[in-house]
Amino acid sequence: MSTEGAGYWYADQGNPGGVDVLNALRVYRAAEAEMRRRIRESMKMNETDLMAIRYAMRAHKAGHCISPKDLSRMLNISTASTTGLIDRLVASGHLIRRPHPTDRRSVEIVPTGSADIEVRETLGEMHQRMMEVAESLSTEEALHVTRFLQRMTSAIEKQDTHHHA
Amino acid sequence: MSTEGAGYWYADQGNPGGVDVLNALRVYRAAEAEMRRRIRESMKMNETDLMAIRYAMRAHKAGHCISPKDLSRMLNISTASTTGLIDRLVASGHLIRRPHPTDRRSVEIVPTGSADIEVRETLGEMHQRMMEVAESLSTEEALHVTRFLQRMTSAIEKQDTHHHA
DNA sequence: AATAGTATCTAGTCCAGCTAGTTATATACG
DNA sequence: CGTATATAACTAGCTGGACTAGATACTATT
Repeated sequence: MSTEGAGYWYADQGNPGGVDVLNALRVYRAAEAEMRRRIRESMKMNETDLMAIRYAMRAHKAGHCISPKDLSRMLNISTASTTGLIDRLVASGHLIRRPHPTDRRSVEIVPTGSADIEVRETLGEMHQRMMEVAESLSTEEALHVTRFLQRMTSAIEKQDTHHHA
Repeated sequence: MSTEGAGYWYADQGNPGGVDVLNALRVYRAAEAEMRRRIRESMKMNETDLMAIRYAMRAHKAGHCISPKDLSRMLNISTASTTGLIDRLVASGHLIRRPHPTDRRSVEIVPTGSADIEVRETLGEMHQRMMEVAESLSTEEALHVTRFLQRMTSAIEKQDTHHHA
């Protein structure tokens, strides 16, 4: 309660409690959802397509070869839907298909240069800003935040499969 | 770096930096998305329907009267889609329609008791666990976490409308 | 060589969004 | 008052992106 430590702007009217923390988390979540909506709109594609491109780009940058099956697994959609998804992204010039280097049944999915540019332009500055915020934390703050997020993750992951009905 | 303060389990192999914080956030986000997928599956409804029910329940509990138009605004979908959504939720027994108390063009949307029970059963324990985590934070930790989330929210909300092409 | 397994694709269905247009009611104004 | 305009909900019909089932091509096993 007291102003010991530093003159935090919360101190005068009470410090944040559990409810405030959860509210901050809720507000953040809403902002993120809205941001994704904007991105989808500006790139004229849906959430799944966007995730697929980003996955493909990450894999490509890491030197991994990915196939439709990988996308399907990653996105939790059927292989049939994945075929459609890849069709769309090939048509829009974000991905290309080419023969898989080792398995002749399969196909390699590669992001095009324009996909890279587009994603970088759209997300780059925001990522930069987020990184700046993260980097600006003191060691102690970073510790508190990561611990909190990890514990929240566990709280969410624990599923209550009791079904008392 | 040193172990001054308390024997944090990070101390030996370095404290978390910006990247670790963002990673923790990413992991949390993934866990949350997965949780929502589970909920949708167990309640056999989509994201929008779930948001609609929760909004209706919150409004009802607060003693507010909501109409399809309110849902439409809140969910960012057309009034036509909202009609369909309410049809579904009325059919599944989660909502009822009744005449709006003041505007005879309109309709009041009220959550049923079973909706309340179902949501409470599905989300209650998880919310409980999340609240416990939030409540367990020290004043200082809560402050660090909320400040971080607020700053991340700003980082996300600032949209770069430059379009340098 | 035969059989089973795996990867992708095609065909056709479904669901939940959309737009456009209707009807009923409310509100503003000459 | 009565007429024009606005608003709320709904209907009809369309579309995109998911699904299942099944075809085809190849790989792996025995």
